[in-house]
This record gives sequence, C-alpha cells and structure tokens, in this order.
Amino acid sequence: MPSPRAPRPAPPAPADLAHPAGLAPPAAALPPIPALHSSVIDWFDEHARELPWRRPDAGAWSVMVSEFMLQQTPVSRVLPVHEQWLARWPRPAALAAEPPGEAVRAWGRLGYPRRALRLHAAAGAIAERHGGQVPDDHAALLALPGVGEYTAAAVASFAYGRRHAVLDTNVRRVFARALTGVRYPPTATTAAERKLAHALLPEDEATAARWAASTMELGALVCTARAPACVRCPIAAHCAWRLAGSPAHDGPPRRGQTYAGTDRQVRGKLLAVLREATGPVAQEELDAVWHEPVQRARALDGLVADGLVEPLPGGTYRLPLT
DNA sequence: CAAACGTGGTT
DNA sequence: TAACCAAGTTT
Repeated sequence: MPSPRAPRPAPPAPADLAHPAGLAPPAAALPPIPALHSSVIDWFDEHARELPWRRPDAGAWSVMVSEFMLQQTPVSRVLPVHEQWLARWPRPAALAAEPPGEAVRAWGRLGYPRRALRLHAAAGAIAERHGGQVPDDHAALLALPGVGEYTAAAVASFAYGRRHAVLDTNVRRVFARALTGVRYPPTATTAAERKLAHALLPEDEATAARWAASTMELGALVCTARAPACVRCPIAAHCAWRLAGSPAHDGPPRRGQTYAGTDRQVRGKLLAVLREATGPVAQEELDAVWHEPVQRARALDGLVADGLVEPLPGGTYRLPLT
C-alpha cells in the first residue's frame, strides 16, 4: 500500500481499485500493480498457445476474423474454419466481392450464422470506407457491423497494439476472482468492471496490449469457469477469491439455456439444409426438417428477415446472393 | 436490460 | 442426462 506521504501522486491503492462497489476488502493486500502485470505477462510469455491469429505475420484481418468466430465459439472449433477462411479471402475486399451467402456457407457449423453475415458486411464497409484496411481506431471499429465493445478493443489491442481495456468473459472472471474476491463476475458487464479494467491498464501501450492478451489467456487456460487450476496460477498467492477461501457463487443461478425445441434449433436445421445445397431448395425439403408447421414457418420467416435466407419466386429458397 | 441468437463438448 | 460453458452483439 502506498504511504500517505508519498512524494508524488501515487496510483490508486489496489484495494480501492478492487472494490469500487464497496465489497469487503481481501484478506491480504495485492502486490504493486506493475508486479501484478509482470507476473501475468511473464506467465503468458511461457505458456501462451500458438494460435494462427497470434503469429507475428498475422494481419489485422486475420485477427478480426478470429474475433468474430470466437464470439461464443471455442478455439478448437474455430481453428480449421479460420484457416480456410483466410486462405479463401486473404483480405476484406476479397470477401466483400462475394455474395453474403458464401460467407454463411463457409461459416459451416460454428453457430450464430448472423456473425458470418455481419463479418461479410464489415468487410464491405472496410473495402468501401477504409481503403480495404481494417481500421485501428476503436470508434471506427465499433461502427462496423458485428463489432461491439469487446471486439473493437480486441482488434485494436491485438492487431495494432493499442491501449484498451479488453473485457471478455475470461478477463472478467480473472478480475472477479483475483481482485473482487468472488467466483463469478456479474451477468452483464458493469460500470465497476470497466472502471477496474481501466485502472489496471498499464500506461505503456505495448505493455497494455500484452496485459490484455495475458489476462485473457490466463482465464482461458488456468482461471477457468468450472475448475480453476490455481496450482498453475501465477497470481494465486494474491487472489482475493482464494484468500477468502474460494467461496461459492452467491448470486442468482448462472444461466441456463435450453435448446431442444426452440426456434433456434429449427433455424439451425433449416440453414443446415441450405448450406449443403448447391442450388435452390424446394419448400418440401425444408418442411422435412421440422414437424410442427407453425414453428417451422416462423423459423424460416425469421431467417429471411435476418437476411440469412433468400426466398425465390418459385417457392424455393437459397442462401442470399445479395 | 432481458432475451434472442447455433453448435457441440464436458461434467 | 440435464446443465453448463465457449474471445459477444443486437434489439
């Protein structure tokens, strides 16, 4: 903790940073913030996975494609699709030159296919408004379709080394445990979390970018949701949650999303047929994927409304050409 | 701000 | 096996 007689304005005390919401203080003080940075970054230097979008020669487009694909989809399933995607569309303009349906088809079974549509639209915007170069500015990134607060910060930070708080589910969990002392972060990102993340950001731009990647990787590999591997954690000795005895999550139940029988499942089945088809698909073939006609029609209408499916005059359907 | 939005692996 | 979880965004 900084002395009250510090000769110059000291950075805010760790305990204050960690408890903007007035939660109980941790059982022990954190080390100086720079030491915390070093611990996690040093761990990252030794244990980071080698991923295609992290290679030195990976461009901003590769990073951006990975970020879209990784929105709610595990790395292991993204890897092969990302590789094919970059081989086929090495630059945004190449993707933009093709019909959106091709993006949806190439998306395969990654899930949430609207992301493919948005990535295609983002590529078009980049080609038209940014000279074909993925913007390095957070605000410009945020203006792109499918790019939210997290993705804008991630692309700016990982692709361009810019200084941004990158708050994904991994980082939020690491901060919740190590600094706030709770097992899980709130359901939605709060102002307190943003404040904490910004306060912890290293001053130096390159270090800040490294810190962002490091904390995210720590959450993905060690400080995992169900079974954190604290024995492998570089900051376990300082973790507020551990020091508090690793208390169980107290708030409301995490989240439960049933899938069977939902419109989402029906949409998935319909789109799977259209992805595999080479030409227009007859209504009857789509009817075969789901028995209940009302829900089936609602799902198909939804896909059309979302621009994922294009209805043709003859009562047939295909992935969108425009 | 809660709900919608895919898919598949793990516990 | 039902529930949980995975680098979120949009409405």
